[in-house]
This record gives sequence, C-alpha cells and structure tokens, in this order.
Amino acid sequence: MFIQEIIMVKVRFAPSPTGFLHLGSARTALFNWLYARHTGGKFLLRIEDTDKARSSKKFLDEILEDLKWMGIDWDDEPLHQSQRFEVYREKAEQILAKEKAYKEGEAIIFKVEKGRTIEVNDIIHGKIAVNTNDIKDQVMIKSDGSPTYNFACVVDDAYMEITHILRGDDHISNTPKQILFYEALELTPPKFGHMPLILGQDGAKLSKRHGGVSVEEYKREGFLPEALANYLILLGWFPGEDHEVLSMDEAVKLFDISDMSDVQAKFDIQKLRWLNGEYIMKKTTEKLLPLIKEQLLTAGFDMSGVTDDYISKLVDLYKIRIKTLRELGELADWFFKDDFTMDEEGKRKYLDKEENKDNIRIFVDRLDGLEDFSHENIEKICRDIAEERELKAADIIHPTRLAISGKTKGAGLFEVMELLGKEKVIKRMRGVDK
RNA sequence: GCCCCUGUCGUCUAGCCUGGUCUAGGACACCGCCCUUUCAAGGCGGCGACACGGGUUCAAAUCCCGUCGGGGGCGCCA
Repeated sequence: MFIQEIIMVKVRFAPSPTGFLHLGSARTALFNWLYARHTGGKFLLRIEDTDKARSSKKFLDEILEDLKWMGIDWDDEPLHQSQRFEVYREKAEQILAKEKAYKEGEAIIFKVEKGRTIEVNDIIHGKIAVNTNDIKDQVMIKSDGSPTYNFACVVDDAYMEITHILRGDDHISNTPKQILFYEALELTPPKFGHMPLILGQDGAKLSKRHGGVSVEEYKREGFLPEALANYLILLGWFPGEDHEVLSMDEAVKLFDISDMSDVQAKFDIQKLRWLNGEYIMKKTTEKLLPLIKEQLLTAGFDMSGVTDDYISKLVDLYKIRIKTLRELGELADWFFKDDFTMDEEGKRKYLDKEENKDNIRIFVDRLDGLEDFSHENIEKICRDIAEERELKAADIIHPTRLAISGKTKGAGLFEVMELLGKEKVIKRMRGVDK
C-alpha cells in the first residue's frame, strides 16, 4: 500500500456567499464530493465570506439549499472565514517576523523571491512550472485588516488538513502563489487538480444566452437534480460508453480522479435536455407528482378541484413526451383552461373542411349517448364510424384532437379524451360549428 | 503586453501514456426508414472529426518542434 492511500482524503468546497450557485461552482462541488465519497474521505465546506460588504446570509442559504438539492451533502460544520481574522493576522505576523514580508500602511505584504521556478504536479494537467519573476509581491492582510483570498485559503486549507484541492482552471495562476505561502508557513502543500472551465456552446463564457448560469435557473426550468448532476459530471469525466446515464451512487463507485479531462468543455443544453427527459421517463409517476404540481402552480394554472389522481394520469400520458417538467404545462394547458390557443396551421388543415366537421358531428353525437366514457369505448365508436363511412380512423382523429386541444400533437387521442372528461370533450367538439 | 492551460465528428468524448489491431468507436443533435392516431418513446440506418505545417519512424490521431485557434490569469475581488 502506498502511504497516500492510508491517509484519509479531505477535500473542500469553498463558496463565496456573494451570489447564487453558479453551474461551474456546482460542478466543482460535485467532483470534490465524488472524490470524497469514492475514497471514503471527507467533504468539507468553507464559507469565504471575508468580503463583508458583498457577502450575505441569503446567498449562503441559497447555495447550501442548491447543494442539497443536487444531492451533495457535507461533513462537519462549515468553516466561516469571517470568524478567523485573528488567525490570518497571526500567521501573517509570523511571516513578517521572519522578514519574508513587509508592512505598507496597515497591510502586510509577502515578499516574492525572484528567479525561482515553482513546479506543481497537477493531478489533471501534469507538470506546471511558473517562474517567480512573473509573480508580484502578494498582499496577505489588507489595510482594512481582512485577509486576501490566497492567504486565507492557504491558512485554512492547512488548518482543515485538506489533502486534495480540486478547483477550476482559473485558479492555476493562484497555485504557485499559494505554494509560496505554504513554504513561508513551513507547511506541506496538498495535491492540486485544476479542472477546465465550462464554456457556452459558442465558446464564450457561460452566460444567460446559453440557458442560464445558476443552478436555481435550471431548477425553475424543470430540470431534475439527478439530470443536472449527471450532465455536469459528464462535462469533465467520462464514465465509459455504457455509463453515460448514471446515478450519483454509480458515479461514486466508478469515479476515478485520474480520468478527469484536461480540456475545456462546452455546455450543451440539448444533451442536458435529453438526459433530463431520460430521468423524467424513468421516474415513477408518484415521485413526479409533487414536482409537476409545483410547476403547474407556478405556471399559473387554476388547480382548484384538480385531484392528484387526475394529475397522475396526465403525468402517465405525458412523461415520455417532455424534456423538462415545465413542458407538461405547455403541452397540456388545455386540460386546465377552455381558452387554449388553436394551432393555426392545424386548424386550416383539419377544421376548416366541411367533411371533417361532419365527422366530428357524427362522432360527438354518438359520444353523447355513451355511458362509460372509457378510451376503449371511445376508440370503438371512432373506428366504427370510420368503417361505416369508408374513412381512415386518422381522418376523424386529427380533427377531433384539434377541436379538444388546439394542438396537432400530444398523447393518444382516446386516452386524453377519457381523462379530459365527457362533458368538456362534447362541449369542445360541438364548439367546432361556431 | 507578459504568464499559464488547451486543440479528435456541430457538441460531449473513446483511442494518445505503452506508435501498427483506427478505411478512428460511442453518446447528444440533425437527416431518413420502420412502428403508429399526431407528437414523443422505441428499433434500424445515414451524415459527420484526428486544427495546420514540419520532423522522428518501415509505420503517427498517438512521439518531438513550430504556427494558428480557444480559454484562463496578471486586484489591498473571491
């Protein structure tokens, strides 16, 4: 056994509560969490709230909630940097005492020794070498008494006994600076791994245009946490050709940090949508029910008098046809309101023809006398009429679908007729003549 | 400007370390066909890539150099 394998892995996620949880941060958290859970180590949280003006409890609560939503749990209590200002100062004073730093006003600044090469053996990128000539002297404690990011980061990672730092590529240039601090504090640096950033599909920075940047936005849009997490994981680690759709449990089992990609990936909303559709399809209607209800409510539908049983049947009918939870409301709005919009092209094609209206008339008259409004019975009537009039069943089906839903697409006609109910079906079919 | 990371289908990637098994495999998207009551789902098929230029070698997607492209960083922000 190698020594590294018997020391417990400790990783951390260090959000700054100055905004919502960004997709990129969520991915970073996810990989750290995966690594900890895979190795049986610890996943710790550190709140980087040194900027008092910009940090807020509200953001922190949101971030923690989003993490939980994604299925990420953490060990121990989160460490708050705002409560450790004395520690940072003390450590900076130690370095100052060794004459490796100087004061400028109230600030304590670290002297960077020139002409050295700092080598980092990055877990993801391999060797990275930087010359200290390219690094300016580094502020440790600012004039206002607060620590700088790089300094607090080192003090805390050492204090928390972090063994591996997995973070975004944008921190590569921070790493040699931090290593200098580890040296000055006579500490052994942890292992570093820098994962490439996520880009929008046009190669630019991920932004609103690409579908949103915050976890919250995807949640609202009707993405399932397991789909989002699965997709984010795929953006940086390939679990194998047969494992693209994988649960967090499987990911924990299969995850191998040495297989992480060193190439920046573009965020592809299409693939996320596909994955989400896969998860929706496979999820039980029972589990989908509360989520769908919430979406319908937010969409503003009148849900009074609508039973869970009714929604469940709707979900059964539509869950293989939607890519996001929100889409059910768009596809099935006509179940909740009578003033649904009519597809213009479909209307021209199916409802503006007299023979089609005739068929609907005959169909509705027979439905009127139907006692048991089951889809089997409805279908029987429809097919009988088609046979009698020497038509294809489709000639009756399409105009009828349009009459009751305003749409040219959707779940099987007879099933949706049964669910919508005799009264509304008949009213809408008769409405065609007006 | 300087420093760092990076470059296989439109996108995510397998392969690269340990050259030949690669006329480069899979997934999403797209297109076509089948199924069918439309849309999905499902099945089958198609389109489609080693950034470019030099080396090294009997042989390079794989190794080396250069060019070009993409990204990040250079704060008393985090």
